[in-house]
Amino acid sequence: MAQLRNTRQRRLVLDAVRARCDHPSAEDICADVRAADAHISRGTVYRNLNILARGGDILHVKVPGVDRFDRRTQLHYHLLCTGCGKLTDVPAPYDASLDEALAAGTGYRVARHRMLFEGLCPDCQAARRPDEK
Amino acid sequence: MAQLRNTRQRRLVLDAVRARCDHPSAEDICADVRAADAHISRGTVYRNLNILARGGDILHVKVPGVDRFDRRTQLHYHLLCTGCGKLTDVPAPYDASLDEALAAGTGYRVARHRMLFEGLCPDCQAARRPDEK
DNA sequence: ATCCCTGCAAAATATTTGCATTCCG
DNA sequence: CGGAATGCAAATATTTTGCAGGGAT
Repeated sequence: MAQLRNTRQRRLVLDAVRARCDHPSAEDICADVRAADAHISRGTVYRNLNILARGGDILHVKVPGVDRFDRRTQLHYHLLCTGCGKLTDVPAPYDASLDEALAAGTGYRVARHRMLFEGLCPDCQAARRPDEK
Repeated sequence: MAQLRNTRQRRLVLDAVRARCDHPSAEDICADVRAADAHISRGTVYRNLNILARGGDILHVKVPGVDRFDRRTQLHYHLLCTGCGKLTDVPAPYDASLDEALAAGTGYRVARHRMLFEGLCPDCQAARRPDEK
């Protein structure tokens, strides 16, 4: 793999992801980066998010709809509220033994797994309580 | 919810999903359905796949890239080969206790979780053995 | 000086939707 | 008959990519 350059744009993208405690989409980062420099193109942001994720500097979280990114680079699970779309981290450790077990059972070289929980957050539950079906 | 009608198109879409042992994308189903009737529109196929999934007649499998569908309606996990894109079922049961544990810990009403393993299938491992990095 | 990176715009992908018409129940 | 559903096309939404010029090492 070629060596990477440390460009101003790449630095801004990385800083933008690290500055956020939530799970920003590419568009979110695009907006943040442009607050610092309005000339940075969308293509550059997408390219850099992919490069940074591949390099392990950020985590690429794949959720139905839009991809999101995470400054936490350690693998972990996510919880999506299907009511409001809020995405949070699951307070449980990544279970690497699942990968090993599946590798042993299938012959695959299992690199990782993604786990996404879906449900309703307390706020959305309250909002729907009236017309609970 | 309104009552559903049993149209010829809906039947064809459902049959097409059930006829496949793999995990077809919407486009796959579109092609299959059109083999039976070339006039069926893409919009109708997408609409029916969503309706059928919502109704529990088929399973909507959300994978990065394209969404796929599954005739197995029971919740289960998937294994994606990042080399060739092949998607297979994981031979392990769905673990509902994870949902309960997370619900208890977060206050969310957890409906389900999706787990996607990523790795290289035996064929792709063999193909890459030469330039193993 | 290399050649990776950027900006811009167009392209590629995937899915949804408005609307007039059709047809199921 | 009434209202879902369809077909078609246009619209969305998201992400990728070709290309020419620019900048990092």
